[in-house]
Formats: sequence, C-alpha cells, structure tokens
Amino acid sequence: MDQDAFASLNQLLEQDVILAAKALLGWQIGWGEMRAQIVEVEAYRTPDDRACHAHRGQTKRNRVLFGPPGFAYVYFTYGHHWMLNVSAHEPGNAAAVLIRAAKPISGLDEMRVNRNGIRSDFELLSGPGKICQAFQITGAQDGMPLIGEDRLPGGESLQFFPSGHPVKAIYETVRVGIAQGKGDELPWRFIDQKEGAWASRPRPPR
DNA sequence: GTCCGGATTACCT
DNA sequence: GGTAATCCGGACT
Repeated sequence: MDQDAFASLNQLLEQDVILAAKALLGWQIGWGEMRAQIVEVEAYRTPDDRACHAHRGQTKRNRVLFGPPGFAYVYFTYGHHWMLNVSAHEPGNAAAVLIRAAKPISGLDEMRVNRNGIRSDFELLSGPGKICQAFQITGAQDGMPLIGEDRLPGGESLQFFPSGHPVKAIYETVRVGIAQGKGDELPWRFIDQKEGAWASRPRPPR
C-alpha cells in the first residue's frame, strides 16, 4: 500500500511538479520520534520560473535539483535559516517543492527544545525556517533521499510517509517572498484548506 | 575581490 | 505591522 503511494508520488515528481506539490499535502515528515503533517508547500520549476534556484543552470548549491526526484535540497538563506525542498522535474527540466508549514503530530517536546523552548504549538512548524530548526535539518541533509526505496530505515533519517488521508480541498495562491517580476504572479503556493490554521503567513481565510 | 539581495524570523511598537 | 539581524551564493569587475 505504501509502496503504491511512494511510486505514484515519485511518478508525479518526475512528471509534473505542480501536481506533485499538491500531492505532498497530507504526507507526513518524520525523523526519530518527531512526526508532522505537511499543510503548506510551494512549487518551483525551470525554465519559465525566475524564482526557481535552478533557473540559471546548475551550480554547486543547487546540484541536487539536477539529480533524481525525491531527494532533499536544503539551502541556507537570510543569514539564519535553512529551507527544505524535495527535488522534482518537469520532463528534462529541474524543479522543486518547498515544504513551508506542517502540523505537529508527535515528538512535540523534542521540537520545542530544538525551537529554543518556544511555547506555542503553532509556532513550532508554521514556516520553512521553523520546520528546519524543529527537525534539525541543515546542509548535512542536502542530497539525502526522502521518498525513494534507497532511503534509510525508519527513524534513522529524515523521511516522508504517506498519510492515507487524502486532502479534500486545496487553497491556491501566490508564493511568499518572491520579488516583483520574478514569478510573483504564479499561483504555485498550495495549502490544505482543512489545516489552514497551521500554515505560515499570510494564512488563508477560514 | 567586491557587492547585492534573498523561497525568513523574532521582536518591538 | 514594521524592521533589524546576519551570512552565503551568484553575478560582475
């Protein structure tokens, strides 16, 4: 059953990053005791999206995006924060799905410690930088398999799990933090409507 | 070698 | 709601 879910997600990651991003909503991200349900993602792709890190071709930083789909692309930004992406492709073109927000399921105590003891559950994972801090994701995870069969056994590394609960309604809007003229008009931010309260800002109307 | 801006967050008002 | 903090990758000289 899980194998089917992995196979169909991998197929989407190889074919259509928009559909893959939507399909990732509801999946869980796990490491050790920590589990969370993905509620918000964004799609990035070449060649028509100037905000995609692969837009100008392969570099040392973005090389994972030019490899097989389903691997972690982790990069550092704003002098503080790590961002977690899943590598993807349109046929022949590099693409990525940014994991922007998640709803904590288990291991909240560990997340809280990693997040410097922050009190509110909402603040644990309601942003891409927060997710990486909570799960202790850094450049060390760049290039690690997340979904494929070659990922490490359960708990030993960051990995994704199918939810078994399909997302019913998806809220679509423009992506966050994109400069004007660089793809800011593309409606490639996707939020699980039902779990919109766990999304990063700006949040969808309830 | 230098410069610029960024797929953000936390904290202050 | 506004903005300082902070450092790296990529572009360009």
